[in-house]
Amino acid sequence: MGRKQAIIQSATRLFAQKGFAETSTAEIAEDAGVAHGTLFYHFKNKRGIIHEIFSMAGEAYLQNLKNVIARKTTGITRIEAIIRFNENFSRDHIQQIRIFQRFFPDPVEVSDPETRLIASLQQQVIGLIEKSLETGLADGSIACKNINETASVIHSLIFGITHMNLTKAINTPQLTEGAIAFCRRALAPGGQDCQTI
Amino acid sequence: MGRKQAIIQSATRLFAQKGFAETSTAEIAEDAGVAHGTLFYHFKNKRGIIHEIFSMAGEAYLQNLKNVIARKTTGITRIEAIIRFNENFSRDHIQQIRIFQRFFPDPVEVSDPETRLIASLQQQVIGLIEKSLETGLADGSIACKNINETASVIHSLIFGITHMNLTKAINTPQLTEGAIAFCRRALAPGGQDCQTI
DNA sequence: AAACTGATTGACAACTCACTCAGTTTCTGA
DNA sequence: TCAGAAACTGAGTGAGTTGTCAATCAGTTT
Repeated sequence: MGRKQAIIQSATRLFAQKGFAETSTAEIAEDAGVAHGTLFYHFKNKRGIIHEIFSMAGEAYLQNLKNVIARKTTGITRIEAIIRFNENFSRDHIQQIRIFQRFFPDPVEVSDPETRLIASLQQQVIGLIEKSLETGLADGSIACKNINETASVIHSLIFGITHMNLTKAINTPQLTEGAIAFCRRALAPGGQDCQTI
Repeated sequence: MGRKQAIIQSATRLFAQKGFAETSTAEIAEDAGVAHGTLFYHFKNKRGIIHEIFSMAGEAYLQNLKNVIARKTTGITRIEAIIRFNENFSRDHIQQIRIFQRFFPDPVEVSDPETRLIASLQQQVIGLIEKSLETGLADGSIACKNINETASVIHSLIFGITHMNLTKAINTPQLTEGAIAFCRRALAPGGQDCQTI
């Protein structure tokens, strides 16, 4: 493994565990077994390191998600696959997902590149959920009135589930399965409409 | 307003906007219009400031949530009230909620007081959701198999919705209403069971 | 008036941080 | 074999960090 890869690996581990600001470049260098200066030969600055981690992980996430969706045919099974994929990806790339979830955009610095990257990623995921919902409407496996709204709700649910799984604040092992069952009921065709008791 | 309150107010604003580590004590002092040393007269250290913000906000959240629930009678309207309360509270205490959402526990430092506080808070919220689900089962407004699991799912959904509203990553104004409709369908009694297409 | 109180100040110590750079080692291909 | 390029080193720099502390000050009590 090259030095650059070693640096990325160490940075990923440390950023995931302690956070970006709480991790020093000296710490990364020591963990990677390289001199401090080597970091700045391979990366413009500290932000450059996390930028590379972000874009690599984001690309991998989207690519794998698309593959998983393509393997399913009906709308409801695609939604199920999307939710289940999230848990699998979070397990296999726990550090990257932790870094993503740690990131919280500064509401005034909206032009920050990482903020834009995450926003774009989320928009694309929502787009994929929407397409799956449309598929479900067409094949009759899903009933849904407002596609964009429902997709955003499902995306929020996925985000929340991932957060709870990562922080282990909730002691619910089958959270993902519960979410799938929840979505299946909410999207089931033939179900009665919203009652207003 | 006393100096201590001014410090808390400034710290709340800055922590919400930039994050804890990215905000210096000098910055807080300047914003609050007090000398740097005054911070450490009123608080043991920098963490002491955020600790006070955390516990005050957490207490206010729980207290208000309980009041809101108590005002509703049926199970499903209580669930609806819980979801809607979250949006109202987030709007009225946007900075505090932002600080909460920014916080991400270090997976190795599990005994961190803030980590414990958040975990306890979440456990209590889930407990309130569970009780509302039970009420719904009893009065027939809700159908639900696994109460704890469903409560955790709803809690995750609320967390995700709050996050999306705060980061405005999703451009869906009616996210909360969408979530309520989604939950109403998922919890509706008489709906058919999960299909396995 | 003298003594005491808690609040406030700002200079300061001790330290950490990201980043630089002059110099060294390693690689590469002709 | 060797010159030039690329990779690497680690001491050094200056800015910034949290937290300390002796001194001051406005009130209040004795």
